Amino acid sequence: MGGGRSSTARERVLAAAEGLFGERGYRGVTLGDVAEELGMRKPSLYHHAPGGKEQLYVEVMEKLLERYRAEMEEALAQAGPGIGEQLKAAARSILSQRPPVSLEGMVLRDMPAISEERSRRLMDVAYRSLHGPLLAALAAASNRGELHHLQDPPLISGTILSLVGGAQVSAYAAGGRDDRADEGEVADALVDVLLDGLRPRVGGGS
Amino acid sequence: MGGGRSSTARERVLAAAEGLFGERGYRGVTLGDVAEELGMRKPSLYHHAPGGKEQLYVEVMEKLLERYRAEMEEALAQAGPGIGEQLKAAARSILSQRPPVSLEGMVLRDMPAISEERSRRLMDVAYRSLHGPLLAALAAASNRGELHHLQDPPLISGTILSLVGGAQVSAYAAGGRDDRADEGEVADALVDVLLDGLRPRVGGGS
DNA sequence: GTCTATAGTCTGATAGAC
DNA sequence: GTCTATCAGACTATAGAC
Repeated sequence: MGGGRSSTARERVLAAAEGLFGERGYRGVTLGDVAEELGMRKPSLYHHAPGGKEQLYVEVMEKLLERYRAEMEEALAQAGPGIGEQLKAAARSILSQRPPVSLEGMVLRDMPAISEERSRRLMDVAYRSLHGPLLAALAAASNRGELHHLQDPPLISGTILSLVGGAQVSAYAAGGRDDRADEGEVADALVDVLLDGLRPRVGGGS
Repeated sequence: MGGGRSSTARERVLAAAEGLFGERGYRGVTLGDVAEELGMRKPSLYHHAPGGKEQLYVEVMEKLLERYRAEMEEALAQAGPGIGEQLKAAARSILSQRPPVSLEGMVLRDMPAISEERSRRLMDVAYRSLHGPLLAALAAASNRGELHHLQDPPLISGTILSLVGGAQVSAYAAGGRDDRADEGEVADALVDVLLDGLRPRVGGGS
């Protein structure tokens, strides 16, 4: 959406900005940080991103979210048809993403700093990208009878996203000690809890 | 930790800072914002908070977290002994807090902006305040046989916190439309899912 | 495409009068 | 306790040379 042959330099700028914005958020990154990572000076960025910091942030985050959606949909397509396999694939997909985008951080900390119109558009993309594939997987499983009554599907997909996002934070907040299992196992454990619950099943054994 | 008779003016400063920092985070609040809310000028703040912005943030957030812990423990004490009642009381307690503190936002966005030593101390308080009561309730319920094997209790308490925190965000991200049930019902629904799981129980009926 | 120079703004913080 | 005045630094952004 800019011209025929795209320049490689522009893509390098977008990649650097994506890594920094995704990890630290809008206010946690200055154009100086982006320039430094690229080995250039601040004003040089404006040649590739004439819209300035805010537009650069929005463009980069939209692409990042679209990529997450594509990878999550691919993971869901490759996984088995059972809801357990589906959700584990989705959770693993999210946890494996770099940078680890924080939807909560975006909503609570980044959005208030950018224009309302851009904020609304970006939140739409985020909702479609992160909730969309999960909602589809949940609906399919529900039709197959694998799930309880789903009164409020977005609440459930939000729950899954919160769960996975929170798992990343827990590792940090617990003190940085990395005595926990790897990401994939955490994702599986969370999905197991979500599907079967913490409470022992009345009919079953231990 | 300062003197015998505390001044009321200082408490007003702390209260204003708490509301703003809790809601918008460290970088989202300027000392000018705090001063404006109090109807004073920036330099006047330094009379009550000589340590500057960073120390004010830490002091205020520690008190806020301790208060959350106290209220959560009280809610747990007043609730019935069943794990369902306990967790619902905890979830309702967190959801009812004002300002709605975001642990994820604190960890991912605020901590990188403050000194490492203060960050570590504040994260310790956050962990004890938010995870502590939940871990105690989970351990008690586990001893009563109300729970599955708890391999990783902090993962579960983190899950609960993520769930509740995410519920607040969902409301905003879904577009601000407030067609959802009130906070208490959302908290109950989340706890029900967490305890019984999304999957229909094999032994039981619909 | 990248740079230097710089405008203009915001922010945290201090000095000192009242 | 609160103010005015002020500073140093960081930040986004623009102008214009090379």
